Amino acid sequence: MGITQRKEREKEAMRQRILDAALQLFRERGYDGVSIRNIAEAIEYSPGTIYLYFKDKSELFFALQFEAAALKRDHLMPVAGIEDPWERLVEFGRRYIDFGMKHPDMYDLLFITRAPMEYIENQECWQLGLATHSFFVETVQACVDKRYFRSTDTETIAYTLWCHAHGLVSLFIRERMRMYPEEKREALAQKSFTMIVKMAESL
Amino acid sequence: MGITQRKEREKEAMRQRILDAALQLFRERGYDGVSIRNIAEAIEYSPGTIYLYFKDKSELFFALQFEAAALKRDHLMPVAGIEDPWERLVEFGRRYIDFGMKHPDMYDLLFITRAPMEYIENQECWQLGLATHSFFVETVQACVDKRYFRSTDTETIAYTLWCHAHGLVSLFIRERMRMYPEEKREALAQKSFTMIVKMAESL
DNA sequence: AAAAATTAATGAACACTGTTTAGTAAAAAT
DNA sequence: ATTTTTACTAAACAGTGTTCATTAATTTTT
Repeated sequence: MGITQRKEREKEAMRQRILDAALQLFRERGYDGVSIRNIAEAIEYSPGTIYLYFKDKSELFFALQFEAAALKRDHLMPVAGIEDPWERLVEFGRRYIDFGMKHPDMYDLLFITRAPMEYIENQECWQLGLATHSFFVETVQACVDKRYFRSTDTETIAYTLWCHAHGLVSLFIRERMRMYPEEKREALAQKSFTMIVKMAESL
Repeated sequence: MGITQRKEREKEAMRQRILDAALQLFRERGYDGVSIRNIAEAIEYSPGTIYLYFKDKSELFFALQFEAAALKRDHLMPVAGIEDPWERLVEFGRRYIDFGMKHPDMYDLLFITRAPMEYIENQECWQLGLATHSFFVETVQACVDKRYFRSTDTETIAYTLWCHAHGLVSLFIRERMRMYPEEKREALAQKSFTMIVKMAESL
């Protein structure tokens, strides 16, 4: 009964074709700029076909979010090899910001875009994101354990650092830094990262 | 020739009626959840009428953003009365976050929502926001002048603090704190604010 | 191998969106 | 009283997400 297996493979392949097309279009024109019809056209199928593979646009969105989460993990997790927790933490932060700057659409998808979040929590992408977040918190915990900070409130430290990094990236990619000349923005972000690292050192 | 004046008054009144209806609907259902037809229905006019007062939906958006900017200014500017720059800065930060938490839609409109930002810069709302931002930077400068910080890089200090506050608010209102139980979120935000203040003290 | 059943894909339809425009009725100016 | 200006409307256009009856192809059963 190899037919059912082949069918399943084909179904999976189709799903992936839709996702690939959606992801590409999405990168080019942003999430709202892409319609189901656009995606259908890209893969040379009718709009209705999309709905045989995804319940609605938001499910397609979640699938894309999963891809984004995987991309982010691949961007961040190499730092797991860094022995010293403080160095690991700093490099994690640097890479987090770097990910946001290099893949603004992906970052947007993960951390800014409005989505029915109550539905997402038992979704693969959320699990993936949660794992990366846990790794971050554990790194902070390792720093606390090694007395890199005076404070021992791991949760608040982690959250505070995250707030800064997220604020930095999201102000940048949602164009709320227009009071600074364009060529200075990245440098300012860089300086701010250095500053928060210094601030954290004396925590 | 009192007629032209009356006409002008009426035109202004109509504009305001549209804005009021839009703002109310927007608060209830969010920006994307409100259509031009919805607004038209609310004021009992045809959709086309809206376009006699606003070039397009984005101009209506900018007008709303202006209202939001004014609300924010009213929420923040009372701190101008605080003599000591450090106390003023801390209170400014507290109120900034408080504004975001209390008026998430307004905050969203000002700092998160995607909009054609290149067009906005010579708009009233941008000027208003810029003024508030300048006040913030000046307060930081006053702190620098009075040697509240070791660092003298006013621009980076201000930007770093802004990043933290914006990150805090936007993670909250875009529901990216779901890894923390709901009843703990506000307390965590509170603790993080206290922490960044402590961190800033030793800058 | 032929007929029946299952599956995949379609394309038209529905109710919505932002926006434009020809036409109309009322008000103002002549 | 007639012309001009103004304010507004209704219909239309091209787009959106989504559903569904129908069709075409494939697989299963006879």
